[in-house]
Amino acid sequence: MDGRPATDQPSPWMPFENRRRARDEKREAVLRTAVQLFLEQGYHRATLNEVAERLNITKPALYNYFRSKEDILFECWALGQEQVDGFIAAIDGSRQTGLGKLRALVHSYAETMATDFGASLVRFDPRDLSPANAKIVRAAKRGIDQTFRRYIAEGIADGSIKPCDPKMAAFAIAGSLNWIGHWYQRGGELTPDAIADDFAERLTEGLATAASKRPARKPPPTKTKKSAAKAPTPRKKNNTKRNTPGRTA
Amino acid sequence: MDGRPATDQPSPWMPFENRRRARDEKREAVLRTAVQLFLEQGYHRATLNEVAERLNITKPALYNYFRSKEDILFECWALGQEQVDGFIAAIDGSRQTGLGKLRALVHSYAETMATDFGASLVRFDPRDLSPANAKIVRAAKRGIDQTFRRYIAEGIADGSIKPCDPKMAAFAIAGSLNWIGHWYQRGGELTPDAIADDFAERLTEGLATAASKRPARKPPPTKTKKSAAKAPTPRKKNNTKRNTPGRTA
DNA sequence: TGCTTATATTACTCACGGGTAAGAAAAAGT
DNA sequence: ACTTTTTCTTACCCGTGAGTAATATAAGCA
Repeated sequence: MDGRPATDQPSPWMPFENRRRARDEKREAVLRTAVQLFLEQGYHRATLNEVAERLNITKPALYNYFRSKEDILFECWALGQEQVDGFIAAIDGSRQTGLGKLRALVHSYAETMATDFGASLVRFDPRDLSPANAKIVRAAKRGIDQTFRRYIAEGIADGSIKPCDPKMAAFAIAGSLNWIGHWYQRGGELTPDAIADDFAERLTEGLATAASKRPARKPPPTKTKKSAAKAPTPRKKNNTKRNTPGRTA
Repeated sequence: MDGRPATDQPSPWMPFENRRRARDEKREAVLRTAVQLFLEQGYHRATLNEVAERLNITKPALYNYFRSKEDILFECWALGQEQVDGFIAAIDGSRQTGLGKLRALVHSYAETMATDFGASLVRFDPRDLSPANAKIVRAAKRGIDQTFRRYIAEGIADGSIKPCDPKMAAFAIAGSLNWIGHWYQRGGELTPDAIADDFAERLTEGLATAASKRPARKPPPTKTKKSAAKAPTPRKKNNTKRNTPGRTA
C-alpha cells in the first residue's frame, strides 16, 4: 500500500507474498502443461497422470491447485477468452470505421488462434464442461459472434463496408479464423504475424466499398514487410514438426 | 447376372440376396444412428450401449456388423469422404475455368458439411482412429486440400482468378467451409442450399479477376431463387432446435 | 421335421483414469 | 527446537464403458 522500503527488506509480509506468487506460478505452469497436452492428444486421451508427470510431480498434487480435470480445462479456456476480451475492448474503444475495426479484430483474432490458449477456444469441446461453465462459454462465444456482426453492421452504416448480410459474413470470416486454431502449429514456415496480416487483408477486402479500399495488394512474390522483418524468429530447438503439410480439412 | 425373371419369382437366390440386403440396411442403420449420436454428444461421451438402445437392440448385437467402436467411427467418416470424392471427380471431369471449378467445389462442399456424414469429416478426431485408419484420413484430407489449391492455381493460369497464394487462399476458404460443420444444424432458418449458394459466391468473389466477375450480387432482402424454391423442405417433425443462436466460435 | 447358420441376449471381464484417504516431507511461523 | 500449515506421495477406491463368452432364438434350408 504505502511506500515500503524496496524489495530486499526482510519484511514479515514478503514470505507471504512470495508464497502467493509461487502458488500462482505453479498454477500457471499446470495450465501451460495441460493446455499443451490437451491440444496434442485431445482432452479425453490426455490424462492427469501425464500432466503431472511432465511437471515432475504426481497426480494428486494437482488437486492442490485445481478441483478437477474439468476445472483445468475451463481455466485454460478462460485464459484464451481473456485475451480475446482484451483486444475486443481495445478495438471497441478505438476510433475507426467499421471496416477498420473489423480488420483489427481479424488481425488480433488470427494471432490469438496461433497461441495455445487461443486455440483452446475452438478446439476444446464445451460439452466437456459442467453445465455452469458451459453456459459461460456459450455466452462468450455469442459475444464474439456479435462483435463480428456489430463491426460489420457499423461498417455498412458508415459506408466503409458494402451492404451485405452481417450474419453470413461473420460466419464466413470467423470460420476461416477459427480454423487457424486447427492447422497452425509452431515452428512451421508461417509465422502468426504473417498469417494475421494475410487474413486481415484477405477476409476484409471483399467487403470493402470502393471508397475505402486499401491502396493495393502487395505483389505476390514479395513477402510483406512486417512478416519479412519478423520472420527470422529463432526457431524452437527440436521442432521437427513441419507446418501445413497439406491439411485443409 | 443374366436375365432372371423379374423380382417376384421364388428363386432360391432371392432369400440369400435378401439377407445380404437386410444386413447392409442394418449396417447403414447403425451408422446413421451412430453418426448422429457421435455428433450430438461427441465420440467419447457417446456409448455403444446408447447407439444400440436407439436401435432397439443391445450392444453385443452391434458386433455382428462392426469390429469395434473405432470401426464404426471410421465407416461414418468414410461415407462422408465418399460424397466428397464423388463431387470432386465430377468437377475434375467438367470443362470449366479454375474459378468455375472452385465455385462448384465450394458449393458442393458446403452442402456436404450440412449433412451428418459430411460434418463427421471435420468434427471427428483422427486421433481416435487406429494408426492405419488415421493414415487414410490424413491422406484424404491432403487430397481435399490439394484439390482446392489445384483449382486456384488453374484459375490463376487461365486468368479467371487473380494471382495470389493458393495455399493461403485454400486455407481461408476451406476454413469457412469446414466451420459450417460446426454451426449448422437441421431445422434452422438457413437451408443447406441457401448456405451453399451464399458461400459459393462469397468465398470466390474476392478471387475473381475483373474479366470473370459474376453479373451482380443479388439485392440483400431477396432470397435466392434456388433456395427460395427448395426452401419449403418438409421440416423434420420434432426439430425444436433453432439454428444459429449466435455461435460463431 | 430336424439340421445349420445367422443373429441376438444375458452376464460377465477388465483396463483405464478420475478422484480420495492417510500420512510423510518440507516450509513457515513462533 | 517445537508446532502448525502447506504441499506432495503412496496406496487405494470405484464408476464407466469397450469388448467377450456362453447361450438362446429365429431364420434359412433339406
